[in-house]
Amino acid sequence: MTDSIYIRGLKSFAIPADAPIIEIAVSKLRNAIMMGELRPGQKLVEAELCNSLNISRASLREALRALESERLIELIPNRGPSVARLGYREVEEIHDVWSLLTGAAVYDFTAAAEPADFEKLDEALEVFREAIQENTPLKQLAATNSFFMAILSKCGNSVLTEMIISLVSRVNFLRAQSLLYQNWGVLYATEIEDIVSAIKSRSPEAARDAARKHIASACVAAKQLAASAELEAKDKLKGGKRSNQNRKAKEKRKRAATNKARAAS
Amino acid sequence: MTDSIYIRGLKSFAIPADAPIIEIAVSKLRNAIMMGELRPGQKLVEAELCNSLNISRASLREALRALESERLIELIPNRGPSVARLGYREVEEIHDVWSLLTGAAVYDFTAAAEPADFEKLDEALEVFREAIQENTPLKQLAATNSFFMAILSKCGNSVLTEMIISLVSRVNFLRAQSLLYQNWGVLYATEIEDIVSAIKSRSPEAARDAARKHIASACVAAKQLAASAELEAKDKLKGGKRSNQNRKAKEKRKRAATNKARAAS
DNA sequence: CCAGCGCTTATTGTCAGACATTTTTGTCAT
DNA sequence: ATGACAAAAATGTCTGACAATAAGCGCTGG
Repeated sequence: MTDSIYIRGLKSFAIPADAPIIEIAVSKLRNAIMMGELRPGQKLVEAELCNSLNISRASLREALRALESERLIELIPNRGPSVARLGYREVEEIHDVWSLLTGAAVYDFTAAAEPADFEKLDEALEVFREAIQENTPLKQLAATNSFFMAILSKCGNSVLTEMIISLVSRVNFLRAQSLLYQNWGVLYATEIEDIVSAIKSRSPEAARDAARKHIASACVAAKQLAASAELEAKDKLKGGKRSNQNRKAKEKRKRAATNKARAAS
Repeated sequence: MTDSIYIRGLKSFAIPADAPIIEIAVSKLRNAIMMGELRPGQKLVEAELCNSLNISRASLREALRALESERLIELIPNRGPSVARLGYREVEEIHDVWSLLTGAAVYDFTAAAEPADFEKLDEALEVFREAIQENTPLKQLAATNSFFMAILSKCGNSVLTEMIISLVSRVNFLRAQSLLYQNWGVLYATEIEDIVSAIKSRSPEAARDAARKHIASACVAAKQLAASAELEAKDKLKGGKRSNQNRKAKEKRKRAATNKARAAS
Protein backbone atom coordinates (compact mmCIF):
# COMPACT_ATOMS: atom_id res chain seq x y z
CA MET A 1 0.00 0.00 0.00
CA THR A 2 2.95 2.26 0.26
CA ASP A 3 4.18 2.84 -3.22
CA SER A 4 0.79 2.07 -4.71
CA ILE A 5 -0.87 2.68 -8.00
CA TYR A 6 -3.79 4.76 -9.00
CA ILE A 7 -6.43 2.46 -10.28
CA ARG A 8 -9.55 3.72 -11.89
CA GLY A 9 -12.25 3.89 -9.37
CA LEU A 10 -10.52 2.30 -6.45
CA LYS A 11 -9.01 5.45 -5.20
CA SER A 12 -7.56 3.99 -2.08
CA PHE A 13 -4.14 5.35 -2.25
CA ALA A 14 -2.33 8.06 -4.00
CA ILE A 15 -5.38 10.15 -4.52
CA PRO A 16 -4.68 13.59 -5.91
CA ALA A 17 -4.01 16.15 -3.25
CA ASP A 18 -6.86 18.30 -4.50
CA ALA A 19 -9.43 15.53 -4.54
CA PRO A 20 -12.84 16.26 -3.08
CA ILE A 21 -12.67 16.10 0.67
CA ILE A 22 -15.11 13.25 0.65
CA GLU A 23 -12.76 11.06 -1.27
CA ILE A 24 -10.00 12.04 1.04
CA ALA A 25 -12.14 11.05 3.95
CA VAL A 26 -12.97 7.74 2.32
CA SER A 27 -9.34 7.15 1.74
CA LYS A 28 -8.35 7.94 5.28
CA LEU A 29 -11.04 5.80 6.76
CA ARG A 30 -10.30 2.96 4.40
CA ASN A 31 -6.69 3.10 5.35
CA ALA A 32 -7.46 3.14 9.03
CA ILE A 33 -9.62 0.08 8.64
CA MET A 34 -7.14 -1.76 6.48
CA MET A 35 -4.40 -1.12 8.97
CA GLY A 36 -6.53 -2.25 11.84
CA GLU A 37 -6.51 1.12 13.53
CA LEU A 38 -10.23 0.95 13.50
CA ARG A 39 -11.11 -2.42 14.92
CA PRO A 40 -13.72 -4.70 13.42
CA GLY A 41 -17.02 -4.26 15.16
CA GLN A 42 -15.99 -0.94 16.56
CA LYS A 43 -18.81 1.51 16.59
CA LEU A 44 -18.28 4.68 14.62
CA VAL A 45 -20.01 7.78 15.83
CA GLU A 46 -20.68 10.31 13.16
CA ALA A 47 -20.01 13.34 15.28
CA GLU A 48 -16.65 12.02 16.37
CA LEU A 49 -15.56 11.18 12.87
CA CYS A 50 -16.66 14.59 11.70
CA ASN A 51 -14.42 16.12 14.29
CA SER A 52 -11.40 14.02 13.64
CA LEU A 53 -11.72 14.40 9.90
CA ASN A 54 -12.82 17.99 10.02
CA ILE A 55 -15.69 17.60 7.65
CA SER A 56 -19.40 18.15 7.89
CA ARG A 57 -21.83 15.42 8.69
CA ALA A 58 -23.24 15.44 5.18
CA SER A 59 -19.84 14.83 3.69
CA LEU A 60 -19.01 12.19 6.22
CA ARG A 61 -22.17 10.32 5.49
CA GLU A 62 -21.35 10.24 1.83
CA ALA A 63 -18.00 8.77 2.68
CA LEU A 64 -19.62 6.18 4.89
CA ARG A 65 -21.98 5.13 2.14
CA ALA A 66 -19.06 4.52 -0.14
CA LEU A 67 -17.29 2.46 2.47
CA GLU A 68 -20.39 0.49 3.06
CA SER A 69 -20.59 -0.46 -0.57
CA GLU A 70 -17.03 -1.65 -0.27
CA ARG A 71 -18.09 -3.74 2.68
CA LEU A 72 -15.56 -2.11 4.92
CA ILE A 73 -18.18 -0.84 7.27
CA GLU A 74 -21.69 -1.83 8.12
CA LEU A 75 -24.49 0.66 8.17
CA ILE A 76 -27.38 -0.54 10.20
CA PRO A 77 -30.40 1.73 10.16
CA ASN A 78 -30.83 3.72 13.32
CA ARG A 79 -27.72 2.44 14.94
CA GLY A 80 -25.16 3.89 12.68
CA PRO A 81 -21.94 2.71 11.21
CA SER A 82 -19.48 0.21 12.58
CA VAL A 83 -16.37 -1.36 11.17
CA ALA A 84 -17.26 -4.54 9.35
CA ARG A 85 -16.73 -7.68 11.33
CA LEU A 86 -15.22 -10.71 9.65
CA GLY A 87 -16.28 -14.09 10.88
CA TYR A 88 -14.43 -17.29 10.27
CA ARG A 89 -16.78 -18.32 7.52
CA GLU A 90 -16.55 -15.06 5.68
CA VAL A 91 -12.80 -14.99 5.89
CA GLU A 92 -12.81 -18.34 4.21
CA GLU A 93 -15.18 -17.19 1.52
CA ILE A 94 -13.19 -14.10 0.78
CA HIS A 95 -10.01 -16.06 0.46
CA ASP A 96 -11.65 -18.59 -1.79
CA VAL A 97 -12.72 -15.94 -4.21
CA TRP A 98 -9.50 -14.07 -3.85
CA SER A 99 -7.58 -17.19 -4.66
CA LEU A 100 -9.64 -17.91 -7.71
CA LEU A 101 -9.33 -14.41 -9.06
CA THR A 102 -5.69 -13.97 -8.28
CA GLY A 103 -4.96 -17.29 -9.85
CA ALA A 104 -6.50 -16.04 -13.05
CA ALA A 105 -4.65 -12.76 -12.85
CA VAL A 106 -1.31 -14.39 -12.30
CA TYR A 107 -2.00 -16.81 -15.10
CA ASP A 108 -2.69 -14.03 -17.54
CA PHE A 109 0.17 -11.97 -16.28
CA THR A 110 2.62 -14.75 -16.83
CA ALA A 111 1.79 -14.86 -20.48
CA ALA A 112 1.88 -11.11 -20.95
CA ALA A 113 4.74 -10.02 -18.73
CA GLU A 114 7.66 -8.16 -20.17
CA PRO A 115 11.20 -7.84 -18.80
CA ALA A 116 10.40 -4.54 -17.15
CA ASP A 117 7.65 -6.28 -15.24
CA PHE A 118 9.99 -8.95 -14.00
CA GLU A 119 12.14 -6.27 -12.57
CA LYS A 120 9.30 -4.87 -10.58
CA LEU A 121 8.61 -8.27 -9.15
CA ASP A 122 12.24 -8.69 -8.21
CA GLU A 123 12.26 -5.32 -6.59
CA ALA A 124 9.25 -6.08 -4.49
CA LEU A 125 10.69 -9.43 -3.55
CA GLU A 126 13.94 -7.81 -2.58
CA VAL A 127 12.14 -5.35 -0.35
CA PHE A 128 10.26 -8.21 1.18
CA ARG A 129 13.49 -10.01 2.02
CA GLU A 130 14.93 -6.90 3.57
CA ALA A 131 11.81 -6.47 5.63
CA ILE A 132 12.18 -10.01 6.88
CA GLN A 133 15.77 -9.35 7.87
CA GLU A 134 14.86 -6.14 9.59
CA ASN A 135 11.81 -7.73 11.10
CA THR A 136 9.55 -4.91 9.96
CA PRO A 137 6.15 -6.48 9.43
CA LEU A 138 4.47 -3.46 7.96
CA LYS A 139 7.18 -3.20 5.38
CA GLN A 140 6.56 -6.84 4.59
CA LEU A 141 2.92 -6.11 4.09
CA ALA A 142 3.68 -3.21 1.82
CA ALA A 143 6.09 -5.32 -0.18
CA THR A 144 3.56 -8.10 -0.67
CA ASN A 145 0.99 -5.65 -1.77
CA SER A 146 3.22 -3.91 -4.22
CA PHE A 147 4.28 -7.30 -5.50
CA PHE A 148 0.70 -8.20 -6.33
CA MET A 149 -0.01 -4.72 -7.57
CA ALA A 150 2.74 -5.13 -10.10
CA ILE A 151 1.05 -8.27 -11.32
CA LEU A 152 -2.45 -6.91 -11.25
CA SER A 153 -1.66 -3.74 -13.09
CA LYS A 154 -0.48 -5.84 -15.98
CA CYS A 155 -2.88 -8.72 -15.91
CA GLY A 156 -4.94 -7.15 -18.64
CA ASN A 157 -8.25 -7.00 -16.87
CA SER A 158 -9.01 -3.95 -14.79
CA VAL A 159 -12.31 -5.29 -13.56
CA LEU A 160 -10.53 -8.30 -12.21
CA THR A 161 -7.93 -6.06 -10.65
CA GLU A 162 -10.48 -3.95 -8.90
CA MET A 163 -12.27 -6.90 -7.46
CA ILE A 164 -9.11 -8.37 -6.08
CA ILE A 165 -8.09 -5.10 -4.52
CA SER A 166 -11.48 -4.80 -3.00
CA LEU A 167 -11.23 -8.26 -1.49
CA VAL A 168 -7.76 -7.66 -0.18
CA SER A 169 -8.80 -4.44 1.44
CA ARG A 170 -11.30 -6.38 3.49
CA VAL A 171 -8.81 -8.84 4.88
CA ASN A 172 -5.79 -6.62 4.89
CA PHE A 173 -5.87 -6.01 8.61
CA LEU A 174 -5.74 -9.74 9.20
CA ARG A 175 -2.71 -10.00 6.99
CA ALA A 176 -1.13 -7.22 8.96
CA GLN A 177 -1.80 -9.08 12.17
CA SER A 178 -0.44 -12.34 10.86
CA LEU A 179 2.79 -10.56 10.10
CA LEU A 180 2.88 -8.45 13.22
CA TYR A 181 2.07 -10.95 15.89
CA GLN A 182 2.93 -14.23 14.29
CA ASN A 183 5.73 -14.99 11.99
CA TRP A 184 4.09 -15.77 8.73
CA GLY A 185 6.40 -13.51 6.81
CA VAL A 186 9.10 -16.12 6.56
CA LEU A 187 6.77 -18.60 4.95
CA TYR A 188 5.24 -15.98 2.70
CA ALA A 189 8.69 -15.08 1.45
CA THR A 190 9.38 -18.52 0.08
CA GLU A 191 5.92 -18.75 -1.39
CA ILE A 192 6.34 -15.50 -3.19
CA GLU A 193 9.67 -16.62 -4.42
CA ASP A 194 7.99 -19.65 -5.87
CA ILE A 195 5.51 -17.48 -7.65
CA VAL A 196 8.26 -15.39 -9.15
CA SER A 197 10.23 -18.30 -10.41
CA ALA A 198 7.15 -19.90 -11.91
CA ILE A 199 6.38 -16.67 -13.67
CA LYS A 200 9.92 -16.34 -14.90
CA SER A 201 9.88 -19.79 -16.31
CA ARG A 202 6.78 -18.71 -18.19
CA SER A 203 4.59 -21.40 -16.80
CA PRO A 204 1.13 -19.94 -16.27
CA GLU A 205 -0.22 -23.04 -14.59
CA ALA A 206 2.64 -23.28 -12.14
CA ALA A 207 2.45 -19.58 -11.41
CA ARG A 208 -1.25 -19.78 -10.80
CA ASP A 209 -0.86 -22.72 -8.50
CA ALA A 210 1.93 -21.05 -6.59
CA ALA A 211 -0.16 -17.94 -6.14
CA ARG A 212 -3.11 -19.91 -4.95
CA LYS A 213 -0.93 -21.79 -2.55
CA HIS A 214 0.26 -18.54 -1.08
CA ILE A 215 -3.25 -17.31 -0.61
CA ALA A 216 -4.14 -20.60 0.98
CA SER A 217 -1.47 -19.96 3.59
CA ALA A 218 -2.74 -16.47 4.13
CA CYS A 219 -6.17 -17.98 4.57
CA VAL A 220 -4.97 -20.29 7.30
CA ALA A 221 -3.39 -17.41 9.15
CA ALA A 222 -6.43 -15.22 8.71
CA LYS A 223 -8.84 -17.90 9.82
CA GLN A 224 -6.84 -18.47 12.95
CA LEU A 225 -7.03 -14.83 13.82
CA ALA A 226 -10.67 -14.57 12.93
CA ALA A 227 -11.49 -17.59 15.03
CA SER A 228 -9.79 -16.24 18.11
CA ALA A 229 -11.48 -12.91 17.59
CA GLU A 230 -14.82 -14.67 17.44
CA LEU A 231 -14.09 -16.53 20.64
CA GLU A 232 -13.15 -13.35 22.39
CA ALA A 233 -16.35 -11.70 21.31
CA LYS A 234 -18.39 -14.63 22.52
CA ASP A 235 -16.64 -14.63 25.87
CA LYS A 236 -17.31 -11.01 26.29
CA LEU A 237 -20.99 -11.56 25.78
CA LYS A 238 -21.17 -14.52 28.13
CA GLY A 239 -19.08 -12.94 30.83
CA GLY A 240 -20.86 -9.63 30.43
CA LYS A 241 -24.30 -8.76 31.64
CA ARG A 242 -27.05 -11.14 30.92
CA SER A 243 -29.48 -8.51 32.01
CA ASN A 244 -28.28 -6.36 29.25
CA GLN A 245 -28.88 -9.11 26.80
CA ASN A 246 -32.37 -9.70 28.01
CA ARG A 247 -33.09 -6.07 27.73
CA LYS A 248 -31.95 -6.03 24.16
CA ALA A 249 -33.97 -9.04 23.28
CA LYS A 250 -37.06 -7.51 24.70
CA GLU A 251 -36.57 -4.23 22.97
CA LYS A 252 -36.13 -6.06 19.74
CA ARG A 253 -39.48 -7.71 20.18
CA LYS A 254 -41.05 -4.39 20.91
CA ARG A 255 -39.52 -2.84 17.86
CA ALA A 256 -40.72 -5.66 15.68
CA ALA A 257 -44.20 -5.11 17.00
CA THR A 258 -44.23 -1.44 16.22
CA ASN A 259 -42.83 -2.14 12.80
CA LYS A 260 -45.59 -4.58 12.13
CA ALA A 261 -48.12 -2.05 13.28
CA ARG A 262 -46.68 0.54 11.00
CA ALA A 263 -46.66 -1.84 8.05
CA ALA A 264 -50.27 -2.73 8.67
CA SER A 265 -51.40 0.87 8.61
CA MET B 1 -35.13 -9.61 -10.72
CA THR B 2 -38.78 -10.20 -10.20
CA ASP B 3 -39.09 -12.81 -7.54
CA SER B 4 -35.71 -11.96 -6.11
CA ILE B 5 -33.93 -12.66 -2.91
CA TYR B 6 -32.73 -10.46 -0.14
CA ILE B 7 -29.00 -10.80 -0.02
CA ARG B 8 -27.00 -9.26 2.72
CA GLY B 9 -25.64 -6.01 1.55
CA LEU B 10 -26.77 -6.07 -2.00
CA LYS B 11 -30.17 -4.68 -1.32
CA SER B 12 -31.16 -4.30 -4.89
CA PHE B 13 -34.54 -5.81 -4.79
CA ALA B 14 -37.13 -6.66 -2.28
CA ILE B 15 -35.95 -4.13 0.20
CA PRO B 16 -38.19 -3.71 3.21
CA ALA B 17 -40.92 -1.19 2.73
CA ASP B 18 -39.73 0.81 5.70
CA ALA B 19 -36.10 0.93 4.64
CA PRO B 20 -34.31 4.26 4.86
CA ILE B 21 -35.30 6.42 1.96
CA ILE B 22 -31.72 6.48 0.82
CA GLU B 23 -31.70 2.78 0.25
CA ILE B 24 -34.97 3.05 -1.53
CA ALA B 25 -33.48 5.69 -3.75
CA VAL B 26 -30.44 3.55 -4.42
CA SER B 27 -32.68 0.69 -5.30
CA LYS B 28 -34.80 2.72 -7.65
CA LEU B 29 -31.84 4.21 -9.41
CA ARG B 30 -30.10 0.88 -9.64
CA ASN B 31 -33.15 -0.62 -11.16
CA ALA B 32 -33.52 2.16 -13.65
CA ILE B 33 -29.94 1.71 -14.73
CA MET B 34 -30.17 -2.04 -14.91
CA MET B 35 -33.26 -1.82 -17.06
CA GLY B 36 -31.68 0.71 -19.35
CA GLU B 37 -34.16 3.42 -18.47
CA LEU B 38 -31.22 5.56 -17.63
CA ARG B 39 -28.89 5.32 -20.58
CA PRO B 40 -25.17 4.83 -20.21
CA GLY B 41 -23.38 8.13 -20.39
CA GLN B 42 -26.50 10.04 -19.60
CA LYS B 43 -25.87 12.96 -17.37
CA LEU B 44 -27.68 12.97 -14.07
CA VAL B 45 -28.54 16.30 -12.57
CA GLU B 46 -28.89 16.25 -8.84
CA ALA B 47 -31.76 18.67 -8.66
CA GLU B 48 -33.77 16.69 -11.16
CA LEU B 49 -33.22 13.42 -9.38
CA CYS B 50 -34.18 15.02 -6.12
CA ASN B 51 -37.44 16.04 -7.63
CA SER B 52 -38.28 12.78 -9.24
CA LEU B 53 -37.32 10.80 -6.16
CA ASN B 54 -38.70 13.32 -3.72
CA ILE B 55 -35.70 13.39 -1.49
CA SER B 56 -33.28 16.03 -0.39
CA ARG B 57 -30.00 16.65 -2.06
CA ALA B 58 -28.08 15.34 0.91
CA SER B 59 -29.89 12.04 0.76
CA LEU B 60 -29.56 11.82 -2.97
CA ARG B 61 -25.86 12.35 -2.80
CA GLU B 62 -25.50 9.52 -0.37
CA ALA B 63 -27.36 7.31 -2.77
CA LEU B 64 -25.12 8.39 -5.60
CA ARG B 65 -22.00 7.57 -3.63
CA ALA B 66 -23.26 4.08 -3.08
CA LEU B 67 -24.03 3.64 -6.76
CA GLU B 68 -20.63 4.92 -7.64
CA SER B 69 -19.00 2.29 -5.51
CA GLU B 70 -21.05 -0.27 -7.38
CA ARG B 71 -19.72 1.18 -10.61
CA LEU B 72 -23.18 1.89 -11.86
CA ILE B 73 -22.58 5.58 -12.13
CA GLU B 74 -19.53 7.73 -12.49
CA LEU B 75 -18.96 10.68 -10.26
CA ILE B 76 -16.54 13.10 -11.77
CA PRO B 77 -15.61 15.99 -9.53
CA ASN B 78 -17.30 19.20 -10.46
CA ARG B 79 -19.29 17.74 -13.27
CA GLY B 80 -21.53 15.50 -11.36
CA PRO B 81 -22.88 12.05 -11.85
CA SER B 82 -23.56 10.20 -15.05
CA VAL B 83 -24.61 6.67 -15.79
CA ALA B 84 -21.55 4.50 -16.22
CA ARG B 85 -20.56 3.86 -19.78
CA LEU B 86 -19.46 0.41 -20.82
CA GLY B 87 -16.93 0.13 -23.56
CA TYR B 88 -16.25 -2.96 -25.60
CA ARG B 89 -13.16 -3.77 -23.62
CA GLU B 90 -14.81 -3.44 -20.29
CA VAL B 91 -17.76 -5.54 -21.33
CA GLU B 92 -15.33 -8.25 -22.19
CA GLU B 93 -13.54 -7.96 -18.89
CA ILE B 94 -16.72 -8.08 -16.92
CA HIS B 95 -17.87 -11.17 -18.73
CA ASP B 96 -14.54 -12.85 -18.23
CA VAL B 97 -14.71 -12.41 -14.50
CA TRP B 98 -18.37 -13.20 -14.42
CA SER B 99 -17.74 -16.39 -16.27
CA LEU B 100 -14.99 -17.45 -13.95
CA LEU B 101 -16.98 -16.74 -10.84
CA THR B 102 -20.21 -18.21 -12.06
CA GLY B 103 -18.37 -21.29 -13.15
CA ALA B 104 -17.15 -21.75 -9.63
CA ALA B 105 -20.57 -21.09 -8.18
CA VAL B 106 -22.27 -23.58 -10.45
CA TYR B 107 -19.58 -26.10 -9.73
CA ASP B 108 -20.11 -25.85 -6.02
CA PHE B 109 -23.84 -25.75 -6.36
CA THR B 110 -23.89 -28.95 -8.33
CA ALA B 111 -22.27 -30.79 -5.49
CA ALA B 112 -24.47 -29.29 -2.81
CA ALA B 113 -27.85 -29.06 -4.49
CA GLU B 114 -30.84 -30.80 -2.99
CA PRO B 115 -34.06 -31.88 -4.68
CA ALA B 116 -35.84 -28.73 -3.63
CA ASP B 117 -33.19 -26.74 -5.44
CA PHE B 118 -33.67 -28.71 -8.62
CA GLU B 119 -37.30 -27.77 -8.52
CA LYS B 120 -36.46 -24.13 -8.40
CA LEU B 121 -34.27 -24.51 -11.41
CA ASP B 122 -37.00 -26.32 -13.28
CA GLU B 123 -39.45 -23.64 -12.37
CA ALA B 124 -37.23 -20.88 -13.64
CA LEU B 125 -36.55 -22.83 -16.79
CA GLU B 126 -40.24 -23.37 -17.31
CA VAL B 127 -40.91 -19.67 -16.96
CA PHE B 128 -38.16 -19.00 -19.42
CA ARG B 129 -39.72 -21.31 -21.97
CA GLU B 130 -43.08 -19.66 -21.54
CA ALA B 131 -41.48 -16.30 -22.01
CA ILE B 132 -39.95 -17.48 -25.23
CA GLN B 133 -43.31 -18.68 -26.48
CA GLU B 134 -45.01 -15.48 -25.48
CA ASN B 135 -42.12 -13.48 -26.83
CA THR B 136 -41.81 -11.44 -23.67
CA PRO B 137 -38.15 -10.52 -23.39
CA LEU B 138 -38.33 -8.93 -20.00
CA LYS B 139 -39.87 -12.03 -18.60
CA GLN B 140 -37.03 -13.96 -20.14
CA LEU B 141 -34.57 -11.74 -18.40
CA ALA B 142 -36.32 -12.16 -15.10
CA ALA B 143 -36.37 -15.91 -15.55
CA THR B 144 -32.67 -16.08 -16.29
CA ASN B 145 -31.91 -14.02 -13.29
CA SER B 146 -34.03 -16.03 -10.95
CA PHE B 147 -32.47 -19.14 -12.40
CA PHE B 148 -29.03 -17.96 -11.46
CA MET B 149 -30.26 -16.60 -8.20
CA ALA B 150 -31.45 -20.04 -7.29
CA ILE B 151 -27.98 -21.34 -7.92
CA LEU B 152 -26.15 -18.53 -6.24
CA SER B 153 -28.18 -18.58 -3.10
CA LYS B 154 -27.09 -22.16 -2.59
CA CYS B 155 -23.56 -22.08 -3.85
CA GLY B 156 -22.26 -21.78 -0.33
CA ASN B 157 -20.29 -18.61 -0.70
CA SER B 158 -22.07 -15.35 -0.14
CA VAL B 159 -19.06 -13.24 -1.05
CA LEU B 160 -18.94 -14.95 -4.39
CA THR B 161 -22.65 -14.43 -4.78
CA GLU B 162 -22.45 -10.75 -4.10
CA MET B 163 -19.66 -10.24 -6.55
CA ILE B 164 -21.52 -12.00 -9.29
CA ILE B 165 -24.66 -10.02 -8.65
CA SER B 166 -22.64 -6.87 -8.74
CA LEU B 167 -21.16 -7.78 -12.07
CA VAL B 168 -24.48 -8.75 -13.55
CA SER B 169 -26.02 -5.52 -12.46
CA ARG B 170 -23.49 -3.69 -14.55
CA VAL B 171 -24.23 -5.52 -17.76
CA ASN B 172 -27.86 -6.24 -17.12
CA PHE B 173 -29.09 -3.56 -19.46
CA LEU B 174 -27.11 -5.11 -22.27
CA ARG B 175 -28.70 -8.45 -21.56
CA ALA B 176 -32.07 -6.80 -21.68
CA GLN B 177 -31.25 -5.30 -25.03
CA SER B 178 -29.99 -8.55 -26.45
CA LEU B 179 -33.32 -10.09 -25.59
CA LEU B 180 -35.45 -7.14 -26.59
CA TYR B 181 -34.00 -6.21 -29.92
CA GLN B 182 -32.28 -9.35 -31.01
CA ASN B 183 -33.35 -12.86 -30.50
CA TRP B 184 -30.83 -14.32 -28.19
CA GLY B 185 -33.45 -15.80 -25.93
CA VAL B 186 -33.86 -18.87 -28.06
CA LEU B 187 -30.20 -19.70 -27.83
CA TYR B 188 -30.06 -18.89 -24.16
CA ALA B 189 -32.89 -21.30 -23.52
CA THR B 190 -31.01 -24.29 -24.84
CA GLU B 191 -27.88 -23.24 -23.05
CA ILE B 192 -29.69 -22.99 -19.77
CA GLU B 193 -31.25 -26.34 -20.41
CA ASP B 194 -27.77 -27.73 -20.82
CA ILE B 195 -26.75 -26.28 -17.51
CA VAL B 196 -29.70 -27.84 -15.80
CA SER B 197 -29.13 -31.26 -17.19
CA ALA B 198 -25.46 -31.14 -16.31
CA ILE B 199 -26.38 -30.18 -12.79
CA LYS B 200 -28.95 -32.91 -12.56
CA SER B 201 -26.48 -35.48 -13.68
CA ARG B 202 -24.32 -34.25 -10.84
CA SER B 203 -21.41 -33.41 -13.01
CA PRO B 204 -19.78 -30.28 -11.61
CA GLU B 205 -17.32 -29.95 -14.46
CA ALA B 206 -19.94 -30.26 -17.13
CA ALA B 207 -22.21 -27.84 -15.30
CA ARG B 208 -19.45 -25.33 -14.95
CA ASP B 209 -18.55 -25.57 -18.58
CA ALA B 210 -22.15 -25.23 -19.64
CA ALA B 211 -22.56 -22.16 -17.50
CA ARG B 212 -19.42 -20.61 -18.87
CA LYS B 213 -20.56 -21.36 -22.36
CA HIS B 214 -23.79 -19.54 -21.72
CA ILE B 215 -21.98 -16.52 -20.41
CA ALA B 216 -19.73 -16.61 -23.42
CA SER B 217 -22.80 -16.27 -25.61
CA ALA B 218 -24.06 -13.44 -23.51
CA CYS B 219 -20.69 -11.85 -23.91
CA VAL B 220 -20.89 -12.02 -27.67
CA ALA B 221 -24.27 -10.38 -27.64
CA ALA B 222 -23.17 -7.73 -25.18
CA LYS B 223 -20.02 -6.91 -27.05
CA GLN B 224 -21.97 -6.44 -30.22
CA LEU B 225 -24.25 -3.98 -28.53
CA ALA B 226 -21.41 -2.21 -26.80
CA ALA B 227 -19.51 -1.90 -30.03
CA SER B 228 -22.39 -0.33 -31.88
CA ALA B 229 -22.99 2.01 -28.98
CA GLU B 230 -19.37 3.05 -29.15
CA LEU B 231 -19.61 3.68 -32.87
CA GLU B 232 -22.70 5.78 -32.41
CA ALA B 233 -20.99 7.86 -29.79
CA LYS B 234 -18.00 8.39 -32.00
CA ASP B 235 -20.17 9.39 -34.94
CA LYS B 236 -21.98 11.85 -32.84
CA LEU B 237 -18.73 13.49 -31.92
CA LYS B 238 -17.43 13.54 -35.45
CA GLY B 239 -20.65 14.67 -37.03
CA GLY B 240 -21.29 17.13 -34.26
CA LYS B 241 -19.41 20.31 -33.70
CA ARG B 242 -15.71 20.12 -33.93
CA SER B 243 -15.58 23.54 -32.43
CA ASN B 244 -17.19 22.15 -29.38
CA GLN B 245 -14.54 19.51 -29.12
CA ASN B 246 -11.79 22.02 -29.46
CA ARG B 247 -13.32 24.11 -26.81
CA LYS B 248 -13.47 21.21 -24.43
CA ALA B 249 -9.90 20.25 -25.10
CA LYS B 250 -8.76 23.72 -24.42
CA GLU B 251 -10.72 24.07 -21.24
CA LYS B 252 -9.22 20.86 -20.06
CA ARG B 253 -5.78 22.25 -20.57
CA LYS B 254 -6.72 25.34 -18.69
CA ARG B 255 -8.08 23.36 -15.81
CA ALA B 256 -4.93 21.29 -15.63
CA ALA B 257 -2.95 24.48 -15.46
CA THR B 258 -4.93 25.89 -12.58
CA ASN B 259 -4.71 22.60 -10.80
CA LYS B 260 -1.00 22.58 -11.15
CA ALA B 261 -0.84 26.12 -9.87
CA ARG B 262 -2.91 25.18 -6.89
CA ALA B 263 -0.81 22.15 -6.18
CA ALA B 264 2.34 24.24 -6.33
CA SER B 265 1.09 26.71 -3.80
C1' DC C 1 -18.94 31.64 -41.32
C1' DC C 2 -15.93 30.72 -37.23
C1' DA C 3 -12.34 30.63 -33.55
C1' DG C 4 -11.72 32.94 -29.28
C1' DC C 5 -13.16 35.76 -25.25
C1' DG C 6 -15.78 37.16 -21.41
C1' DC C 7 -20.14 37.26 -18.99
C1' DT C 8 -24.24 34.92 -17.02
C1' DT C 9 -26.35 31.04 -15.45
C1' DA C 10 -26.58 26.29 -13.95
C1' DT C 11 -24.57 22.89 -11.19
C1' DT C 12 -21.69 20.97 -7.89
C1' DG C 13 -18.93 20.79 -3.29
C1' DT C 14 -19.39 21.72 1.29
C1' DC C 15 -21.14 23.49 5.43
C1' DA C 16 -24.29 24.75 9.37
C1' DG C 17 -28.30 24.09 11.72
C1' DA C 18 -32.80 22.12 12.72
C1' DC C 19 -36.06 18.56 14.13
C1' DA C 20 -38.52 14.20 14.60
C1' DT C 21 -37.28 9.33 15.75
C1' DT C 22 -34.84 5.87 17.71
C1' DT C 23 -31.30 4.03 20.74
C1' DT C 24 -28.72 4.10 24.70
C1' DT C 25 -27.88 5.29 29.28
C1' DG C 26 -28.86 6.37 33.93
C1' DT C 27 -31.94 6.28 37.83
C1' DC C 28 -35.13 4.58 41.02
C1' DA C 29 -38.40 1.73 43.25
C1' DT C 30 -39.29 -3.03 43.90
C1' DA D 1 -30.51 -7.72 40.31
C1' DT D 2 -35.14 -6.43 37.59
C1' DG D 3 -38.08 -3.74 35.30
C1' DA D 4 -39.88 0.60 34.09
C1' DC D 5 -39.26 5.38 32.94
C1' DA D 6 -37.07 9.68 32.05
C1' DA D 7 -32.91 11.98 30.16
C1' DA D 8 -29.26 12.11 26.94
C1' DA D 9 -27.03 10.77 22.76
C1' DA D 10 -27.26 9.38 17.90
C1' DT D 11 -29.30 8.86 13.68
C1' DG D 12 -32.42 9.94 9.46
C1' DT D 13 -33.73 13.59 6.81
C1' DC D 14 -34.57 18.24 5.33
C1' DT D 15 -33.70 23.21 4.28
C1' DG D 16 -31.04 26.87 3.07
C1' DA D 17 -26.74 29.02 2.04
C1' DC D 18 -22.46 30.19 -0.46
C1' DA D 19 -18.17 29.70 -2.87
C1' DA D 20 -16.07 27.32 -6.78
C1' DT D 21 -16.45 25.26 -11.11
C1' DA D 22 -18.42 24.19 -15.54
C1' DA D 23 -21.56 25.10 -19.34
C1' DG D 24 -23.95 28.03 -22.43
C1' DC D 25 -24.37 32.41 -25.02
C1' DG D 26 -23.58 36.30 -27.43
C1' DC D 27 -20.01 39.33 -29.07
C1' DT D 28 -15.80 40.49 -31.48
C1' DG D 29 -12.31 40.34 -34.99
C1' DG D 30 -11.07 38.00 -38.67
